[in-house]
Amino acid sequence: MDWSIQEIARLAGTTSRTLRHYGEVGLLEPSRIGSNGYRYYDGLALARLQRVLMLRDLGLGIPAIAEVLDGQRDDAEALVGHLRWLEQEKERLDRQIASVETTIRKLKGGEQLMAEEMLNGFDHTHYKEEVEERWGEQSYRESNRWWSSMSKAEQAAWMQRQKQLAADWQAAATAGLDPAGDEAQALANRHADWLRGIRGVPPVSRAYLTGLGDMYVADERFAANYGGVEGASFVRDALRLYAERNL
Amino acid sequence: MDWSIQEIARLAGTTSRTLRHYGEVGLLEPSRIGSNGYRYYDGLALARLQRVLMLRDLGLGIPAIAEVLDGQRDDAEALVGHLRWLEQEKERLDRQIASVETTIRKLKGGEQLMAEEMLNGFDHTHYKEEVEERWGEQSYRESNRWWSSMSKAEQAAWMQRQKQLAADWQAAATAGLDPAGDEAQALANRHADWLRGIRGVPPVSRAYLTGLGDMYVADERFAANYGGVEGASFVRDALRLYAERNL
DNA sequence: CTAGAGGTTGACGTAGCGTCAAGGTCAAGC
DNA sequence: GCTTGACCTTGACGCTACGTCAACCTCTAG
Repeated sequence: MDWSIQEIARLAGTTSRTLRHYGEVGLLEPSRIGSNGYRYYDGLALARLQRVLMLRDLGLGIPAIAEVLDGQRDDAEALVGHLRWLEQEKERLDRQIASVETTIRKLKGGEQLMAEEMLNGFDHTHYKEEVEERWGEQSYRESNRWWSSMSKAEQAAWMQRQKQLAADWQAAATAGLDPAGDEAQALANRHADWLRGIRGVPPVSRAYLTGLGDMYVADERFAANYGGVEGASFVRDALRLYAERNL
Repeated sequence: MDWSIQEIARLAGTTSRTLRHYGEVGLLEPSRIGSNGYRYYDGLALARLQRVLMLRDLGLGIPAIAEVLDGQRDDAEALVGHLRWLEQEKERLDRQIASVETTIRKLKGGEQLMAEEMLNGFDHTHYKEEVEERWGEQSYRESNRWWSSMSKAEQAAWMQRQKQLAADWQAAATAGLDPAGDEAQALANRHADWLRGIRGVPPVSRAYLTGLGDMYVADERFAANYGGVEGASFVRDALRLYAERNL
């Protein structure tokens, strides 16, 4: 009492190719092989096949399934291990979704520039040389990870500081303050502190701060944050002075 | 002003093998190839590489990345499409996690038997023949899908009906009612209705219901739901009579 | 006897590189 | 000038779980 490969495939809801594959990898051998080479499967094979397909539907890999079916591993135990893997995958997906959403907002809005873009823009596009000699290895991806690793709340807080800073800079520029004056220098100090919060290691050096100021002026996307080229020029001047005096 | 393959790999935080691969698939060619065959990359290549790695970190595939970088597709557009894919994947994972959890509870608890097991147990383990001739194709996997496709709430509701039904059967059996009586037959009617809710197509036939009743008695795991063999026997008798009279 | 359905093995394709393997090239030290 | 070690090249297999031809037998019904 047995079935051909097509028959058992239909019974179990899979394909003959899959059955041949299982035969190849030793997961499920035919119960009998005819003199003509045809594979035949009996009731035991069907039962085993059904367990295989069930575990497969739960997402287990072939080696894991084999372990369970050959009694080397407890069903529940294997599934619990598998569950942990699934949950990790889900977390990874969640993080990736968050990253993609952030990036989309950034691209679509053309709005407020965000941390990533600031860093990337500075790090690579504009100051490759300096980045190379200062952080050499992989600053871009590190900064990316830095941002991704923050919680939503932390990201929001960081953005908040950036907004406040930009607003204060704009106000100071509009008020016609002296870039070398105490108020502007205090702002520069806050700016440096804010930058230091970005990652642990890379230092806010004189060259870094000066280069950053130049970029704020040169790149209109950054300039927009400080009220255009005029405001950005004010920021640049104040930062340069601050850097020369303090770094 | 260019870098060797190792140098640029370190700069961007990837490996030389990856760069060769990108060269092979045409995603990123070296800016220059020395007479010795060495690959050299310049600033433009570095910039492109960084965009590649960023998109890769967001989970895009190489063809998608190529489209974006070659300007055939808008960044944001591509990412939105990708986002939908990610969300689908997440849903799939969620469903799988739920399935695995259910299965684990089932295995560990040895507790209340659940729908899946009822169906699987009936469909394949005990009544292969009948399943084969009645639904032939792939009833197991369909029933599995049926269950998985229900929301948590729906599953809970279905379970609730099952529990209520089991309790009523037990009460009737304990009360010493007549399996052929109106009360027992009404219960049998409810039981049939409940079964019909399981999937759309397969009909609750006379043979099916009779076979099911037999299994309730024969399989202690099912019998336990109806107060042991005695209770299950009562259910079986009532179902058989109901089936003969109405199906 | 013949057509058509079904069976067999063999081998390539998939995504994105990791990982040898075998063999040139380059810069530095003796 | 030679050796050594670091770095470069191309070529090819490996990984997951089969899908999909291709070329070629076998069985069954008319």
